[in-house]
Amino acid sequence: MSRYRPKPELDVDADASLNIQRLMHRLDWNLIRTFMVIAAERSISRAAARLFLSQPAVSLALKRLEENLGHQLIDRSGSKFNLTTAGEQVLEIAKDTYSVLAQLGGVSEGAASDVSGNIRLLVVGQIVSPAYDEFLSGFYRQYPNIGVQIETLRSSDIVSAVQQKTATMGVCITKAIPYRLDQKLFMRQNYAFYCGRSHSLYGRSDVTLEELSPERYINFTSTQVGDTFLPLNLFREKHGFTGRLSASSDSLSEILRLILCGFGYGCLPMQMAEKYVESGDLWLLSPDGGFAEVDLQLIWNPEQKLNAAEKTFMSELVALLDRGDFSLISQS
DNA sequence: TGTTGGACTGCTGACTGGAT
DNA sequence: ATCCAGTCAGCAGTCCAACA
Repeated sequence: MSRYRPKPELDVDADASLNIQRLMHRLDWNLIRTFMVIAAERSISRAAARLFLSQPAVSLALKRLEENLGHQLIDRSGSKFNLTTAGEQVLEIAKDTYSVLAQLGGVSEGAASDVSGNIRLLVVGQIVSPAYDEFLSGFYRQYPNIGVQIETLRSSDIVSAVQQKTATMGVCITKAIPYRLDQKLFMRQNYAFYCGRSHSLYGRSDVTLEELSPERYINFTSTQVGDTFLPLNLFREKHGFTGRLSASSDSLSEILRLILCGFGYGCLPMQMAEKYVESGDLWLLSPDGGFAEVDLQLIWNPEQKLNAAEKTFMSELVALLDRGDFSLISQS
């Protein structure tokens, strides 16, 4: 005899409100999150990889959600992978729900008259800018009750998170405006090639492309979005470089470390490398055309419901960018 | 009140089948 | 041949009524 409390039998004659109550009671919110990732990735396998789960686990989660809701959410017959009408509706509701739930983090006690709450800002790589630091510093002095959570992610993941309304704003590398998002030029970073003290080209001011071509290099791995690559990759492809990859990282700090440790040459924002060049730890390699500009875009979702903290942060940052007196732009 | 053990849930790896 | 989604068996963790 089972000791487990039996589930109430389904009552096919129950009224709608009872069904809704039952659904709310049983619904696992993790299934909603899984569905949002599946919809964003348009693939169960890719969603599984992103959620660090196996493909069957995600497939079964989707199946459970569809059974709970009583509707097929994704038409996955054959090679097709399209949201059904019910799937589109559930996705919209899920996005709005997550947007509201994200504001729970902004609940705080006291100081009702002050703006308070939390901001979740996603950035690609490392933003090196005294002006940006100055803005954050001033913002904190003015709004000490606002908490700022900054996470480093790949550009593609930043776009996805902002589309799903799970982050306030993002700073990423993207040329085309992502679907349903607004964007504004946040910062133009100038990149150049550098090597460390132990590198054979250290101290050489007349390095040619032919000399640089066979050298081992360090690659930045996290900024791929569609056809957008960091300048090192573009430059290497353009000039047919032959050197082997010696190391890679998705962190600019680690790229810097690898260059300093002599793993090869690599591409860094000039602002970031400046003090290391002055101290003699880095050497600027400047073959013809060995410089590139990368635009960092500020993106946000205009359909997202923001808390007071998020509204304040966004309006102040966008206003600064609009006025054009924000020296985040075109620094070198 | 703490422990036990059956039922349940959700995961994984292995495998299968369809589409390209 | 390869990719992707679904199915299945087995496993581990959790829940909770029953019991000492």
